[in-house]
Amino acid sequence: MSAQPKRQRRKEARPAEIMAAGLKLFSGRGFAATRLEDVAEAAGVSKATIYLYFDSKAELFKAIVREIASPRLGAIESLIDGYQGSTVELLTGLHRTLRDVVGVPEIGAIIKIVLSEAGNFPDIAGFYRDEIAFRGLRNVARIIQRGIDRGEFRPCDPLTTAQSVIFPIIMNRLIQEVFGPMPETDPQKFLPNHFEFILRGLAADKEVIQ
Amino acid sequence: MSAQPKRQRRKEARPAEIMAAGLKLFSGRGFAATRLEDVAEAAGVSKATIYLYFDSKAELFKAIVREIASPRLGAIESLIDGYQGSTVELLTGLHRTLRDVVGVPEIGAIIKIVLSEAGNFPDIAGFYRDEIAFRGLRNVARIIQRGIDRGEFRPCDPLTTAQSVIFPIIMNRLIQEVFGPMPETDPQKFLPNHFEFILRGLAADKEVIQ
DNA sequence: GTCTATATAACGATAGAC
DNA sequence: GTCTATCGTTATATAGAC
Repeated sequence: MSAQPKRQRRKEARPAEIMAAGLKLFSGRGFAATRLEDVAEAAGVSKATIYLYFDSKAELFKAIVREIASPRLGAIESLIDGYQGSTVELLTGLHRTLRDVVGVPEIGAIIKIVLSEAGNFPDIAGFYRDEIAFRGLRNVARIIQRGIDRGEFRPCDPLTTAQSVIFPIIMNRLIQEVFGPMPETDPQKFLPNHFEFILRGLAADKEVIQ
Repeated sequence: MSAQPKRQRRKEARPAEIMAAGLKLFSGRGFAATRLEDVAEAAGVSKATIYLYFDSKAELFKAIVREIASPRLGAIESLIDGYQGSTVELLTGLHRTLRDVVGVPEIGAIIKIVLSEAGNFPDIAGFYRDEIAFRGLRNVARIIQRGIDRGEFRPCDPLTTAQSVIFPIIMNRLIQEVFGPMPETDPQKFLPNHFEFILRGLAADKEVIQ
């Protein structure tokens, strides 16, 4: 075995390593059941080092979720902000992005953790609701609002309708996580079908020959 | 204190009382965290008595879920079987039924339990998937198929599209359970909006003035 | 007395403490 | 790493209905 010094100062690398170890363990065992000591061991640091970079176990978890979710939510927001084309195209872009995002295994695990353990950790529940879930829902609502404003979509309440758009995608992912892969819920089949469904659900009324 | 005999023979009443106690405790604490001894105490029996009527803790849970879900699923199936009117009306009936069903607090709790604990209890996961979740999904698919056959709905894969119809309703309920009631996800507002959304998502194409 | 629903008590695996 | 407590499960004794 190579002679590793007992201590190494690597201030820059530590947080990322701790978060990676935390994600792995949290995903496998859930939040409450994961001991910070195991995270420390997996990251090759001491418990005290974790507390140097994160105020608490909950803050570590939040940091991990933020690191995964924020860039993706931010990307979606940028996409919306700068978009010039039709809202159907914009929604297509969102659909493609979501297809990739939702494919990340850790995301399913995080959603499951929040659902299961939110009751025992109101702090985490509030964080996830406000910073992640509602932020995502508002993004979808903004796209819907844009479509309404441009006359592409029928008038409706954007934030309410956003739930009809996004919840099936989350739920489909969650079901894969819980029941395992099944042909009936295969995302490859479900997502395009759902996309067609929401385009029709949102479409503006056309003049009809009675 | 009243002189209660230590034993009472009430063969008919026991299972229902045990199930009622179980539902209450499982709903509050989840499956794994609920001790059979507490269920026994709440039901006023001994642990062994539970085993007279149920083969295991998991079987007790299944029996409780069956008792709650089966009559309701059966009612929906009867509704579909005997229906004479238009499929939009039928879907309205389903929507009304679901609004009531989903309002039952225990149902949200059960869904949460299954989603969060299925990983540790594959037996329960398989039961719920096959006997409850897929049975419900197939019911919705049958309605969609009926609409397609009658030319009311556009052609689509019924089982896949059923997920777009039903998942938001489940998810909306789950969110109430996890994050508590919020104006943005108020079912009173969400369900009618979602119903309008799915009718449009399913509607057959009409001839359009280009 | 006989039959059986029910309680008491013990077993064994497993998880958590130290 | 060992010890201990907990909890699902089961064997056995007993009370109550007929």
